Amino acid sequence: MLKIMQAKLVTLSIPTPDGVFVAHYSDKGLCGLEFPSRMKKPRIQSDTDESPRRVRAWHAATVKALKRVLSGKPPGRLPPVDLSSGTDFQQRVWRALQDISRGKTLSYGQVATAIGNPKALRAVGGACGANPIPVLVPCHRVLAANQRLGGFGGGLDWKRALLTRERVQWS
DNA sequence: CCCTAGCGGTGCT
DNA sequence: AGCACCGCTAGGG
Repeated sequence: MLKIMQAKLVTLSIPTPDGVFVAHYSDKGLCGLEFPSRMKKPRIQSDTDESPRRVRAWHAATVKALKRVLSGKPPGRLPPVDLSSGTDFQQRVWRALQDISRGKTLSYGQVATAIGNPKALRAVGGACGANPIPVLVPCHRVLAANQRLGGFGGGLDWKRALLTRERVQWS
């Protein structure tokens, strides 16, 4: 019998000019990123000794990549990304999102077509909303048809800000 | 602008 | 199994 064991997560904070993001790491890599929140802070193992050297290396890459994207630049090198929390469908969507480069956008329908399931365009919206690693897995680059903004789980202000910094226009 | 029908994945009962 | 969500879209007032 295969037991599902929740691998221990390491949680580290990322101070930026936009606020303090929070990153989660599994044993496979970066598995979550949270937007800054004014609510109570999660428990952070901020101390360097606490986290394995490997995680610290991943985190350094995350911090760098995040700051670059927040300033409208390409992310550069990413840490390993662990998307295994998602269903097969979600993972296919999230992987497709990773191929949208800075300054480019796709519609929900185009993402659906890209993963070979063109009629699942509505479900693509759901998968984007469930993206565990916003910003670095760039779900903000998915717009509604006819270049309209569409939605954003992290709040539309964030979507507008990220797109603006990438010089993307919408209608 | 509004409405409506059709659509697929997900999570709840 | 059923059912109600949805970050959707195309078509028609």
